[in-house]
Amino acid sequence: MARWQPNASQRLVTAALELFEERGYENTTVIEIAERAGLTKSTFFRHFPDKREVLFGGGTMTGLVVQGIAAAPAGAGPLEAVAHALDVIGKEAFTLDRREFGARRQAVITANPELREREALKGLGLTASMVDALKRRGVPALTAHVAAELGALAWKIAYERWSDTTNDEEFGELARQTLAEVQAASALC
Amino acid sequence: MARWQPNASQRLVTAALELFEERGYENTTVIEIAERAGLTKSTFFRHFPDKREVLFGGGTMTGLVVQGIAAAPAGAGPLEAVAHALDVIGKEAFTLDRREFGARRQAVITANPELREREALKGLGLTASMVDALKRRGVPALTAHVAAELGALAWKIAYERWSDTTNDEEFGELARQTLAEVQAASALC
DNA sequence: ACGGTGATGAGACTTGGTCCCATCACCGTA
DNA sequence: TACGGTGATGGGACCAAGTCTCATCACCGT
Repeated sequence: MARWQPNASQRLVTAALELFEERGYENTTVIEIAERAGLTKSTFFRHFPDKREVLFGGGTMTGLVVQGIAAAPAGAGPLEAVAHALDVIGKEAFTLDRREFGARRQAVITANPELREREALKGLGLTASMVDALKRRGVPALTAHVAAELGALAWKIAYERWSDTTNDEEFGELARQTLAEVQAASALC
Repeated sequence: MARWQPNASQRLVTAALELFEERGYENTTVIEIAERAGLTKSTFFRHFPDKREVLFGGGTMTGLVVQGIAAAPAGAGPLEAVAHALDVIGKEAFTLDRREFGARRQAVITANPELREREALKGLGLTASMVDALKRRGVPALTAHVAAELGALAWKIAYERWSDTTNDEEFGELARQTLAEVQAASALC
Protein backbone atom coordinates (compact mmCIF):
# COMPACT_ATOMS: atom_id res chain seq x y z
CA MET A 1 0.00 0.00 0.00
CA ALA A 2 1.28 3.41 -0.91
CA ARG A 3 1.19 6.23 1.56
CA TRP A 4 -0.49 8.55 -0.89
CA GLN A 5 -2.54 8.02 -3.99
CA PRO A 6 -0.09 6.90 -6.67
CA ASN A 7 0.61 8.55 -10.04
CA ALA A 8 0.40 12.11 -8.80
CA SER A 9 2.01 13.44 -11.99
CA GLN A 10 -0.34 11.52 -14.23
CA ARG A 11 -3.34 12.69 -12.24
CA LEU A 12 -2.19 16.27 -12.63
CA VAL A 13 -1.78 15.86 -16.38
CA THR A 14 -5.23 14.36 -16.73
CA ALA A 15 -6.87 17.01 -14.56
CA ALA A 16 -5.11 19.76 -16.47
CA LEU A 17 -6.06 18.45 -19.89
CA GLU A 18 -9.70 18.09 -18.82
CA LEU A 19 -9.88 21.58 -17.38
CA PHE A 20 -8.12 23.13 -20.38
CA GLU A 21 -10.68 21.47 -22.63
CA GLU A 22 -13.59 22.55 -20.45
CA ARG A 23 -12.78 26.19 -19.86
CA GLY A 24 -9.57 26.94 -21.73
CA TYR A 25 -5.97 27.21 -20.61
CA GLU A 26 -6.14 30.82 -19.49
CA ASN A 27 -9.32 30.38 -17.51
CA THR A 28 -7.84 27.53 -15.51
CA THR A 29 -5.71 28.15 -12.42
CA VAL A 30 -3.00 25.90 -11.15
CA ILE A 31 -4.92 25.60 -7.88
CA GLU A 32 -7.94 24.25 -9.74
CA ILE A 33 -5.81 21.67 -11.53
CA ALA A 34 -4.25 20.56 -8.26
CA GLU A 35 -7.62 20.35 -6.53
CA ARG A 36 -9.13 18.19 -9.25
CA ALA A 37 -6.14 15.89 -8.87
CA GLY A 38 -6.66 15.83 -5.10
CA LEU A 39 -3.44 17.76 -4.50
CA THR A 40 -2.28 21.31 -3.81
CA LYS A 41 -0.51 24.08 -5.64
CA SER A 42 2.74 23.25 -3.84
CA THR A 43 2.68 19.69 -5.08
CA PHE A 44 1.87 20.79 -8.62
CA PHE A 45 5.04 22.85 -8.81
CA ARG A 46 6.99 20.01 -7.31
CA HIS A 47 6.05 17.86 -10.31
CA PHE A 48 6.19 20.52 -13.04
CA PRO A 49 8.39 23.61 -13.23
CA ASP A 50 5.50 25.71 -14.56
CA LYS A 51 1.89 25.57 -15.67
CA ARG A 52 2.65 24.96 -19.37
CA GLU A 53 4.95 22.08 -18.73
CA VAL A 54 2.12 19.89 -17.49
CA LEU A 55 1.38 19.22 -21.17
CA PHE A 56 5.03 18.69 -22.15
CA GLY A 57 6.33 16.58 -19.33
CA GLY A 58 6.48 13.15 -20.93
CA GLY A 59 9.33 14.33 -23.09
CA THR A 60 11.81 11.51 -23.46
CA MET A 61 11.35 12.34 -27.14
CA THR A 62 14.80 13.90 -27.47
CA GLY A 63 16.51 10.78 -26.24
CA LEU A 64 14.57 8.61 -28.67
CA VAL A 65 15.45 10.78 -31.64
CA VAL A 66 19.11 10.91 -30.80
CA GLN A 67 19.20 7.20 -30.21
CA GLY A 68 17.29 6.55 -33.44
CA ILE A 69 19.70 8.60 -35.51
CA ALA A 70 22.74 7.06 -33.87
CA ALA A 71 21.40 3.54 -34.41
CA ALA A 72 20.78 4.00 -38.14
CA PRO A 73 22.79 1.72 -40.45
CA ALA A 74 26.34 2.90 -41.04
CA GLY A 75 25.83 3.53 -44.74
CA ALA A 76 22.63 5.50 -44.35
CA GLY A 77 22.55 9.11 -45.54
CA PRO A 78 21.34 11.98 -43.38
CA LEU A 79 17.68 11.78 -44.32
CA GLU A 80 17.73 8.00 -44.04
CA ALA A 81 19.06 8.32 -40.52
CA VAL A 82 16.27 10.74 -39.73
CA ALA A 83 13.73 8.33 -41.17
CA HIS A 84 15.15 5.66 -38.90
CA ALA A 85 14.65 7.96 -35.93
CA LEU A 86 11.05 8.60 -36.91
CA ASP A 87 10.55 4.85 -36.99
CA VAL A 88 11.86 4.55 -33.47
CA ILE A 89 9.55 7.32 -32.30
CA GLY A 90 6.60 5.60 -33.90
CA LYS A 91 7.33 2.40 -32.09
CA GLU A 92 8.25 3.84 -28.71
CA ALA A 93 6.16 6.96 -28.32
CA PHE A 94 3.43 7.36 -30.93
CA THR A 95 1.66 4.10 -30.31
CA LEU A 96 -2.00 3.75 -31.21
CA ASP A 97 -3.18 3.77 -27.60
CA ARG A 98 -1.74 7.25 -27.09
CA ARG A 99 -3.19 8.69 -30.24
CA GLU A 100 -6.39 10.04 -28.71
CA PHE A 101 -4.59 11.65 -25.83
CA GLY A 102 -2.12 13.17 -28.25
CA ALA A 103 -4.87 14.64 -30.39
CA ARG A 104 -6.65 16.18 -27.42
CA ARG A 105 -3.38 17.60 -26.12
CA GLN A 106 -2.54 19.01 -29.53
CA ALA A 107 -5.93 20.69 -29.82
CA VAL A 108 -5.44 22.44 -26.50
CA ILE A 109 -1.95 23.55 -27.44
CA THR A 110 -3.02 24.88 -30.81
CA ALA A 111 -5.78 26.91 -29.16
CA ASN A 112 -3.39 28.83 -26.89
CA PRO A 113 -0.51 31.13 -27.82
CA GLU A 114 1.33 30.54 -24.56
CA LEU A 115 1.30 26.80 -25.16
CA ARG A 116 2.23 27.18 -28.81
CA GLU A 117 5.18 29.20 -27.61
CA ARG A 118 6.38 26.39 -25.39
CA GLU A 119 5.82 23.90 -28.20
CA ALA A 120 7.91 26.03 -30.52
CA LEU A 121 10.77 26.03 -28.03
CA LYS A 122 10.58 22.27 -27.62
CA GLY A 123 10.68 21.96 -31.37
CA LEU A 124 13.86 24.02 -31.55
CA GLY A 125 15.48 21.82 -28.93
CA LEU A 126 14.48 18.72 -30.81
CA THR A 127 15.86 20.01 -34.08
CA ALA A 128 19.10 21.00 -32.38
CA SER A 129 19.40 17.48 -30.97
CA MET A 130 18.91 16.03 -34.42
CA VAL A 131 21.63 18.27 -35.80
CA ASP A 132 24.03 17.14 -33.09
CA ALA A 133 23.21 13.49 -33.62
CA LEU A 134 23.76 13.85 -37.36
CA LYS A 135 27.07 15.61 -36.86
CA ARG A 136 28.16 12.72 -34.68
CA ARG A 137 27.59 10.51 -37.70
CA GLY A 138 30.04 12.64 -39.64
CA VAL A 139 27.47 14.69 -41.52
CA PRO A 140 28.76 18.19 -42.34
CA ALA A 141 27.19 20.95 -40.26
CA LEU A 142 25.16 22.65 -42.95
CA THR A 143 23.87 19.38 -44.36
CA ALA A 144 22.92 18.31 -40.85
CA HIS A 145 20.92 21.49 -40.36
CA VAL A 146 19.05 21.01 -43.60
CA ALA A 147 18.33 17.34 -42.92
CA ALA A 148 17.10 18.16 -39.43
CA GLU A 149 14.78 20.88 -40.67
CA LEU A 150 13.37 18.67 -43.39
CA GLY A 151 12.96 15.89 -40.86
CA ALA A 152 11.16 18.20 -38.44
CA LEU A 153 8.83 19.34 -41.18
CA ALA A 154 8.04 15.77 -42.21
CA TRP A 155 7.51 14.90 -38.56
CA LYS A 156 4.99 17.69 -38.09
CA ILE A 157 3.03 16.81 -41.21
CA ALA A 158 3.13 13.10 -40.47
CA TYR A 159 1.89 13.72 -36.95
CA GLU A 160 -1.11 15.61 -38.27
CA ARG A 161 -1.91 12.78 -40.64
CA TRP A 162 -1.42 10.16 -37.96
CA SER A 163 -3.68 12.02 -35.51
CA ASP A 164 -6.52 11.74 -38.01
CA THR A 165 -8.62 9.01 -36.46
CA THR A 166 -9.81 7.76 -39.83
CA ASN A 167 -6.24 6.73 -40.55
CA ASP A 168 -4.90 3.65 -38.81
CA GLU A 169 -1.48 3.49 -40.39
CA GLU A 170 1.58 3.28 -38.19
CA PHE A 171 3.35 6.53 -37.50
CA GLY A 172 6.70 5.27 -38.72
CA GLU A 173 5.25 4.26 -42.05
CA LEU A 174 3.46 7.58 -42.47
CA ALA A 175 6.58 9.48 -41.52
CA ARG A 176 8.75 7.63 -44.03
CA GLN A 177 6.27 8.35 -46.75
CA THR A 178 5.96 12.00 -45.77
CA LEU A 179 9.71 12.39 -45.62
CA ALA A 180 9.98 11.07 -49.14
CA GLU A 181 7.42 13.63 -50.30
CA VAL A 182 9.31 16.41 -48.54
CA GLN A 183 12.53 15.32 -50.17
CA ALA A 184 10.87 15.29 -53.56
CA ALA A 185 9.46 18.77 -52.95
CA SER A 186 12.87 20.09 -51.96
CA ALA A 187 14.15 19.12 -55.39
CA LEU A 188 11.56 21.44 -56.97
CA CYS A 189 12.72 24.56 -55.16
CA MET B 1 6.88 71.14 -27.71
CA ALA B 2 5.46 67.82 -26.71
CA ARG B 3 3.58 67.40 -23.50
CA TRP B 4 5.71 64.50 -22.41
CA GLN B 5 9.17 63.33 -23.32
CA PRO B 6 8.86 61.85 -26.81
CA ASN B 7 9.71 58.30 -27.93
CA ALA B 8 8.42 56.57 -24.84
CA SER B 9 8.51 53.17 -26.55
CA GLN B 10 12.04 53.64 -27.76
CA ARG B 11 13.18 54.77 -24.33
CA LEU B 12 11.63 51.66 -22.81
CA VAL B 13 13.40 49.42 -25.32
CA THR B 14 16.74 51.06 -24.63
CA ALA B 15 16.31 50.93 -20.87
CA ALA B 16 15.28 47.29 -21.03
CA LEU B 17 18.19 46.24 -23.21
CA GLU B 18 20.65 48.01 -20.94
CA LEU B 19 19.24 46.47 -17.79
CA PHE B 20 19.07 43.00 -19.34
CA GLU B 21 22.72 43.30 -20.26
CA GLU B 22 23.68 44.60 -16.82
CA ARG B 23 21.87 42.15 -14.56
CA GLY B 24 20.09 39.68 -16.81
CA TYR B 25 16.50 39.40 -17.95
CA GLU B 26 15.22 37.53 -14.91
CA ASN B 27 16.86 39.86 -12.42
CA THR B 28 15.24 42.89 -14.02
CA THR B 29 11.82 44.12 -13.00
CA VAL B 30 9.35 45.84 -15.29
CA ILE B 31 9.18 48.61 -12.71
CA GLU B 32 12.95 49.06 -12.97
CA ILE B 33 12.77 49.29 -16.75
CA ALA B 34 10.00 51.86 -16.56
CA GLU B 35 11.86 53.91 -13.95
CA ARG B 36 15.03 54.05 -16.02
CA ALA B 37 12.93 55.28 -18.92
CA GLY B 38 11.33 57.90 -16.67
CA LEU B 39 7.96 56.15 -16.79
CA THR B 40 5.86 53.78 -14.73
CA LYS B 41 4.77 50.16 -14.87
CA SER B 42 1.35 51.19 -16.17
CA THR B 43 2.85 52.96 -19.12
CA PHE B 44 5.16 50.06 -19.89
CA PHE B 45 2.21 47.73 -20.33
CA ARG B 46 0.46 50.32 -22.43
CA HIS B 47 3.33 50.14 -24.93
CA PHE B 48 4.08 46.39 -24.74
CA PRO B 49 1.70 43.54 -24.00
CA ASP B 50 4.27 41.81 -21.81
CA LYS B 51 7.84 42.01 -20.55
CA ARG B 52 9.34 39.87 -23.35
CA GLU B 53 7.78 41.86 -26.14
CA VAL B 54 9.92 44.90 -25.36
CA LEU B 55 12.64 43.15 -27.40
CA PHE B 56 10.32 42.06 -30.22
CA GLY B 57 8.21 45.14 -30.78
CA GLY B 58 9.73 46.54 -33.95
CA GLY B 59 8.32 43.64 -35.89
CA THR B 60 7.16 44.86 -39.24
CA MET B 61 9.33 41.98 -40.44
CA THR B 62 6.35 39.85 -41.45
CA GLY B 63 5.02 42.53 -43.73
CA LEU B 64 8.40 42.97 -45.40
CA VAL B 65 8.79 39.26 -46.06
CA VAL B 66 5.32 38.87 -47.48
CA GLN B 67 5.79 41.92 -49.63
CA GLY B 68 9.21 40.73 -50.76
CA ILE B 69 7.91 37.33 -51.84
CA ALA B 70 4.92 38.83 -53.59
CA ALA B 71 7.10 41.33 -55.45
CA ALA B 72 9.49 38.70 -56.81
CA PRO B 73 9.63 38.38 -60.62
CA ALA B 74 6.81 36.34 -62.08
CA GLY B 75 9.05 33.59 -63.38
CA ALA B 76 10.98 33.14 -60.15
CA GLY B 77 10.87 29.78 -58.39
CA PRO B 78 10.01 29.40 -54.71
CA LEU B 79 13.56 29.78 -53.39
CA GLU B 80 14.23 32.67 -55.72
CA ALA B 81 11.18 34.42 -54.34
CA VAL B 82 12.47 33.81 -50.84
CA ALA B 83 15.86 35.21 -51.82
CA HIS B 84 14.10 38.30 -53.11
CA ALA B 85 12.37 38.69 -49.75
CA LEU B 86 15.69 38.40 -47.93
CA ASP B 87 17.01 41.18 -50.15
CA VAL B 88 14.11 43.40 -49.16
CA ILE B 89 14.72 42.68 -45.49
CA GLY B 90 18.36 43.54 -45.87
CA LYS B 91 17.53 46.90 -47.40
CA GLU B 92 14.62 47.84 -45.14
CA ALA B 93 15.44 46.31 -41.77
CA PHE B 94 18.94 44.94 -41.45
CA THR B 95 20.78 48.10 -42.27
CA LEU B 96 24.33 48.61 -41.03
CA ASP B 97 23.35 51.22 -38.46
CA ARG B 98 21.11 48.71 -36.69
CA ARG B 99 23.66 45.94 -36.66
CA GLU B 100 25.12 46.69 -33.25
CA PHE B 101 21.73 46.98 -31.63
CA GLY B 102 20.69 43.72 -33.26
CA ALA B 103 23.72 41.91 -31.98
CA ARG B 104 23.22 43.12 -28.42
CA ARG B 105 19.56 42.19 -28.57
CA GLN B 106 20.37 38.78 -29.93
CA ALA B 107 22.91 38.11 -27.18
CA VAL B 108 20.33 38.91 -24.51
CA ILE B 109 17.73 36.69 -26.17
CA THR B 110 20.12 33.79 -26.53
CA ALA B 111 21.02 34.01 -22.85
CA ASN B 112 17.45 33.56 -21.66
CA PRO B 113 15.04 30.63 -22.20
CA GLU B 114 11.95 32.77 -21.81
CA LEU B 115 13.14 35.10 -24.56
CA ARG B 116 14.25 32.23 -26.78
CA GLU B 117 10.75 30.88 -26.40
CA ARG B 118 9.23 34.09 -27.66
CA GLU B 119 11.74 34.19 -30.49
CA ALA B 120 10.80 30.66 -31.48
CA LEU B 121 7.15 31.64 -31.67
CA LYS B 122 7.93 34.67 -33.80
CA GLY B 123 9.93 32.41 -36.07
CA LEU B 124 6.98 30.10 -36.53
CA GLY B 125 4.78 33.03 -37.44
CA LEU B 126 7.30 34.28 -39.93
CA THR B 127 7.65 30.89 -41.57
CA ALA B 128 3.88 30.56 -41.77
CA SER B 129 3.68 33.94 -43.46
CA MET B 130 6.27 32.86 -45.99
CA VAL B 131 4.29 29.72 -46.73
CA ASP B 132 1.14 31.76 -47.31
CA ALA B 133 2.94 34.24 -49.53
CA LEU B 134 4.42 31.41 -51.60
CA LYS B 135 1.05 29.70 -51.96
CA ARG B 136 -0.33 32.98 -53.27
CA ARG B 137 2.27 32.73 -56.01
CA GLY B 138 0.81 29.36 -56.98
CA VAL B 139 3.45 27.24 -55.27
CA PRO B 140 2.04 23.88 -54.12
CA ALA B 141 1.57 23.61 -50.34
CA LEU B 142 4.28 21.08 -49.60
CA THR B 143 6.83 22.83 -51.78
CA ALA B 144 5.96 26.11 -50.10
CA HIS B 145 6.59 24.58 -46.69
CA VAL B 146 9.96 23.24 -47.73
CA ALA B 147 11.01 26.50 -49.37
CA ALA B 148 9.95 28.47 -46.31
CA GLU B 149 11.88 26.21 -43.94
CA LEU B 150 15.00 26.37 -46.07
CA GLY B 151 14.59 30.11 -46.33
CA ALA B 152 14.23 30.44 -42.56
CA LEU B 153 17.35 28.36 -42.03
CA ALA B 154 19.35 30.44 -44.48
CA TRP B 155 18.02 33.57 -42.83
CA LYS B 156 19.17 32.43 -39.40
CA ILE B 157 22.64 31.49 -40.57
CA ALA B 158 23.01 34.63 -42.64
CA TYR B 159 21.98 36.76 -39.70
CA GLU B 160 24.69 35.22 -37.56
CA ARG B 161 27.27 35.92 -40.23
CA TRP B 162 26.01 39.44 -40.77
CA SER B 163 26.12 40.19 -37.03
CA ASP B 164 29.83 39.44 -37.04
CA THR B 165 31.33 42.89 -36.84
CA THR B 166 34.38 41.88 -38.84
CA ASN B 167 32.11 41.35 -41.81
CA ASP B 168 30.79 44.40 -43.61
CA GLU B 169 28.91 42.72 -46.39
CA GLU B 170 25.29 43.59 -47.02
CA PHE B 171 22.74 41.29 -45.46
CA GLY B 172 20.96 40.65 -48.73
CA GLU B 173 24.16 39.53 -50.40
CA LEU B 174 25.09 37.25 -47.50
CA ALA B 175 21.60 35.78 -47.42
CA ARG B 176 21.61 34.98 -51.14
CA GLN B 177 24.93 33.26 -50.81
CA THR B 178 23.81 31.32 -47.72
CA LEU B 179 20.59 30.29 -49.41
CA ALA B 180 22.58 28.88 -52.30
CA GLU B 181 24.69 26.86 -49.87
CA VAL B 182 21.57 25.56 -48.13
CA GLN B 183 20.08 24.55 -51.44
CA ALA B 184 23.26 22.75 -52.38
CA ALA B 185 23.29 20.95 -49.03
CA SER B 186 19.68 19.86 -49.48
CA ALA B 187 20.71 18.04 -52.63
CA LEU B 188 23.13 15.91 -50.59
CA CYS B 189 20.49 14.57 -48.23
C1' DA C 1 -11.85 80.98 -20.59
C1' DC C 2 -13.46 76.20 -21.36
C1' DG C 3 -14.34 71.55 -22.42
C1' DG C 4 -12.33 67.64 -25.08
C1' DT C 5 -8.48 64.54 -25.79
C1' DG C 6 -4.78 61.46 -25.17
C1' DA C 7 -0.83 59.90 -22.72
C1' DT C 8 0.43 59.14 -18.21
C1' DG C 9 0.27 58.01 -12.93
C1' DA C 10 -1.53 55.49 -8.98
C1' DG C 11 -3.04 51.67 -6.80
C1' DA C 12 -6.01 47.56 -6.02
C1' DC C 13 -6.35 42.94 -7.51
C1' DT C 14 -5.46 38.13 -9.57
C1' DT C 15 -2.31 34.60 -10.71
C1' DG C 16 2.11 32.23 -11.63
C1' DG C 17 6.00 30.87 -9.30
C1' DT C 18 9.46 30.52 -5.15
C1' DC C 19 10.62 29.35 -0.59
C1' DC C 20 10.49 27.69 4.00
C1' DC C 21 8.61 25.00 7.46
C1' DA C 22 5.29 21.68 9.34
C1' DT C 23 3.04 17.22 8.85
C1' DC C 24 2.49 12.48 8.31
C1' DA C 25 2.77 7.83 6.89
C1' DC C 26 6.01 4.26 6.12
C1' DC C 27 10.44 1.77 6.89
C1' DG C 28 14.48 -0.10 9.09
C1' DT C 29 16.55 -0.84 13.38
C1' DA C 30 17.03 -1.60 18.23
C1' DT D 1 7.29 -1.96 20.77
C1' DA D 2 9.55 2.25 20.42
C1' DC D 3 12.25 5.34 17.67
C1' DG D 4 14.46 8.18 14.35
C1' DG D 5 15.07 8.72 9.26
C1' DT D 6 12.93 9.57 4.82
C1' DG D 7 10.18 11.35 1.18
C1' DA D 8 6.03 13.15 -0.56
C1' DT D 9 2.74 16.35 0.74
C1' DG D 10 0.24 20.66 2.88
C1' DG D 11 0.20 25.47 4.31
C1' DG D 12 1.18 29.98 3.88
C1' DA D 13 4.19 34.05 3.26
C1' DC D 14 6.15 36.44 -0.35
C1' DC D 15 7.52 38.57 -5.01
C1' DA D 16 6.77 39.80 -9.77
C1' DA D 17 3.87 39.77 -14.05
C1' DG D 18 -0.14 41.36 -15.88
C1' DT D 19 -5.12 43.51 -15.68
C1' DC D 20 -8.20 47.02 -14.63
C1' DT D 21 -10.19 51.30 -13.11
C1' DC D 22 -9.97 55.93 -11.91
C1' DA D 23 -7.48 60.28 -11.42
C1' DT D 24 -4.31 63.71 -13.39
C1' DC D 25 -2.58 66.94 -16.42
C1' DA D 26 -0.85 69.34 -20.34
C1' DC D 27 -2.20 70.70 -24.78
C1' DC D 28 -5.57 72.01 -28.45
C1' DG D 29 -9.48 74.05 -30.77
C1' DT D 30 -13.39 76.96 -30.16
